[in-house]
Amino acid sequence: MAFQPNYNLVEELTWRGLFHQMTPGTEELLQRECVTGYVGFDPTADSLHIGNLVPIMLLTHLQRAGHRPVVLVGGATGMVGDPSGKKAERQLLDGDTLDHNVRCQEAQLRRFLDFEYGENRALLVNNYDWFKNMGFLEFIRDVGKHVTVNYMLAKESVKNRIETGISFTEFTYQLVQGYDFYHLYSELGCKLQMGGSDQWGNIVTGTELIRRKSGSDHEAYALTAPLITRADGSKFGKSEGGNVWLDKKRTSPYKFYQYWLNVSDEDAARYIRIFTLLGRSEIEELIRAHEQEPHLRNLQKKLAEEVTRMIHGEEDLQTALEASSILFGKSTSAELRRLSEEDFLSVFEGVPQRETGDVEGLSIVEVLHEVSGFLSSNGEARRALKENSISVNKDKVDEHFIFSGEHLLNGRYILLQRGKKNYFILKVNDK
RNA sequence: GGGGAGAUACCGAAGCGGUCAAACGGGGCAGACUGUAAAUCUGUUGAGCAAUCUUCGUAGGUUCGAAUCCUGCUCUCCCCA
Repeated sequence: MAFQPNYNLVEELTWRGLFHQMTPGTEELLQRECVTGYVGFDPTADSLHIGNLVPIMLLTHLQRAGHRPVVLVGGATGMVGDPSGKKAERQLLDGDTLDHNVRCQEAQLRRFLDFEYGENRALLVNNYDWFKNMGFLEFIRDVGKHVTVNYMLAKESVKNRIETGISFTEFTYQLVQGYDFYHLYSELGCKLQMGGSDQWGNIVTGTELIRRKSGSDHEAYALTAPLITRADGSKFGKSEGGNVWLDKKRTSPYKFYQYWLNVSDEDAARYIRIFTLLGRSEIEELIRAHEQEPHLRNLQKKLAEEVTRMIHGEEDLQTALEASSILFGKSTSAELRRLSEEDFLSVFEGVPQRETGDVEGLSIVEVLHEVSGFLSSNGEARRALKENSISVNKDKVDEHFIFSGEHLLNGRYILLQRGKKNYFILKVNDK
């Protein structure tokens, strides 16, 4: 029985804004047979961040279309360092860190695809497994011989570094990644590698290597997604606090939700196609509704909701929603006081906290700086008070405010706030 | 090797013996407006309640007094060879 994809992957990726370029024949291949395709992840940190969501979505769509996704974690490539997009040589990570990062990323990646059922269930591999026993001589004979230095030098990632310098290690990177593709091609029949557009050069080295090592009737394909941008030109995936991570220990579900909720109208319309699996007509309807009533920000809400649910699950989403409504709704001191200790803590999870002794009789200035460390000097505390930007338990306060027992929530917490978005919790211990 | 210019707060950039905690712009933070947006407007942006203290590459010196003058050192840039 002939293979029939569930849908045309290239068309799907194109309308979603996930398609940048591909090698000739890729679309035909995907329409013709069940294709095994892979994406590699670099273990530079012990958590993925939302920038990695793009290649993850590529794999998700690949699987949904009926093809077989392979997730590759770069235990070996991580030891080398990809020069793509880097202005300078990278710091090598030590083995233990790398190992830890690989494990953590594996756990995260396993959640996005179906590894259990069906002909096209996903597979997770680590390139360290096939590189750990390969010797240097073997590598330069079996791999290096097939690629000319001239070819390697022509890559953007290398060219950009010729002036400033590039180590032999990073120069070799493309061969290591290229060999991955060859290995997966021979072992698993993997014919497609996908990735961000910055990976094009590395991927094509792989397709070349396959052609040269296996013969011209052996074809391998490449498909890349565009670089995700933000309408205002700043870098996607960064917030004030740095990267937006998938690990909730690094970026709380609340902050994660907030990141998406705060994207601009223009970005929301693009991101909802890229980062959610909502259907085309539903998305078009949402965008149309949003254009009618942009102030409701239903597009951002839907986007934030969908992505947060996908990454953190329903329960954490609900907490994030609740936290958002308390923090940004017209909530008052009275409402705060109605929260149980448990709810209070979950709403404010991720908000900086400090424990302290009794605060009875202390002035607001002392508490803002010396006691809590929330603001960096007494002068700054006074200034903020003068700006009318400080609230205690959601009530604006002035410079003469003095704490007493009645300001404790649940008998032990004080919620400090500067402006709209900066919170701090003081946990008062019994004396 | 020769000649010149420079190093100022988060960044850029004025200041060139006292009135300089240091103009101005950007950025940050806050307030108003708003859609937890953008744009705009306003305030603020070393510490201290204050007296005052610490800050202008670095180490010394001159002076009643230095970011401002002198000397050594470090670094950066430009021109000539």
